Amino acid sequence: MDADVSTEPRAPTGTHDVLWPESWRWEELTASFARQVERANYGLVVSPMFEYAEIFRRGIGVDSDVVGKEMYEFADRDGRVIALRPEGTASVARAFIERRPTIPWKAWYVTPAFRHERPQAGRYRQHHQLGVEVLGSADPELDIEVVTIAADFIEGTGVRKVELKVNSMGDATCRPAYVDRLREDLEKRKALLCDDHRGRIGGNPLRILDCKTAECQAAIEGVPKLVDSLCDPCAAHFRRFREGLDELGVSYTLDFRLVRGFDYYSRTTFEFTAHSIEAAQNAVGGGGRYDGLVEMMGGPPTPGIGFAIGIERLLLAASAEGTMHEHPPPPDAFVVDVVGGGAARGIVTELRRAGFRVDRAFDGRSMKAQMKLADRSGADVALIVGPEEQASGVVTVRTLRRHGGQCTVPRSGVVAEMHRRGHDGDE
RNA sequence: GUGGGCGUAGCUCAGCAGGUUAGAGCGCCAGGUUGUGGCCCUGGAGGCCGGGGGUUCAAGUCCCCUCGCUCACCCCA
Repeated sequence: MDADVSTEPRAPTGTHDVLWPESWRWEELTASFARQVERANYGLVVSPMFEYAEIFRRGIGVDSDVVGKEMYEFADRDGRVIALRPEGTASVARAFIERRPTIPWKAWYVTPAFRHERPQAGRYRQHHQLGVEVLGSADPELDIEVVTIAADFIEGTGVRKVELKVNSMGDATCRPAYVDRLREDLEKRKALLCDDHRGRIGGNPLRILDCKTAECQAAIEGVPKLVDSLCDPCAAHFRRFREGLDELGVSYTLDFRLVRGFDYYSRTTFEFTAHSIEAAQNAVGGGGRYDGLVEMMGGPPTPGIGFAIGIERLLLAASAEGTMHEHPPPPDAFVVDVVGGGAARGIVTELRRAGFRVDRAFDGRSMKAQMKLADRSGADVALIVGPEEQASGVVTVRTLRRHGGQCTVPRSGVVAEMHRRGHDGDE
């Protein structure tokens, strides 16, 4: 299974290098997310990308596909079983249990997530998530806050064809009873289910609700809904949640089939589906409440709620809708040095120290070649130093945008000239 | 884990029913313009035709295997 060493090196299956200019959109997205959540007083949490595998087994659940068959697990040199984080919530919960920050603890993160799956459009073995978690409060106001932040962030990227689906999964008092009733009901419709699910009613029948096959979709017509079977506290929580979204103008659809795959979810669940993504994997974000998670992991009873947004998928939607195509700012100046490169060295350093964005050529290229590079860099001006300029202590300043005019300024006045041209030079 | 499609220059792809030194566009480099970018012209570099085996006088082209990419199922961001 080792890679063929006779061929060129490759990134591991399902991983990708993100290069400029694509990487610029990543920077923008992350910066925009940070602005969004920090306005709501969420603080960045940086936690390890790997944990003792046990953390994820207890947090996410051994029955989930993610833990059961997709985790990157290995023994480290001390023999401890380590797993690369397949998602962010369990790690954050572990950090909470260990550090006990004051509640409600409002945290945000940006992290890679690793799952050994077969890659396809919008699904990778290493993908990246932006997310928030709030621990220590069961207040439905937080469900509203968290969903609204996610919705506003997505809208801020310019992506419009997104549907917010919401559902409630109930809690330990009402869900088990519902699951029993659902199992009973599905048992009667067993013959109608698709091949994959016909024999799996005994397992988690909730999964069948989410099945995409025409057979299952037809079969579950008229099946009892969890939202209609919620206990009073769960029903009240869900009602308050929806009223809050209504009041804030956050539009959503109720989707009783929305059942999230991790064991820790309770009550509110939600998902953002991008209809502009042609591929099958069109969920750009999702999350929900997980009131039992912290306790299940060995911490004090602590409710929580959060969401994660997939960077790759959100960018997929942005591409499909033609948004987020801003370019990084081009250099303010490009230094063309035809006297050996030493003059450029001084000029670029002086300008950079003054806060300007400046690039130059290397390798002793011809003047023509350097001008070409200057042009393609998108710089406003070329600062040219040839033998004549060097002899008289000046620099030629040539405008590159449109038909460039040019003038000469004293070498000592280059920074002042750049300021005069309207670049403030202070980032 | 299962199935479909595809692997030819840095990129996007031609390569007709197997037949001479494997092509184009874009990009890159150089020159035309011995101190000036964009447009144009000329030239150049760059290909284990994914890898291995087989059929054949002859394989980029046909067959088998393998690796990889891709799309989909399952599930998820």
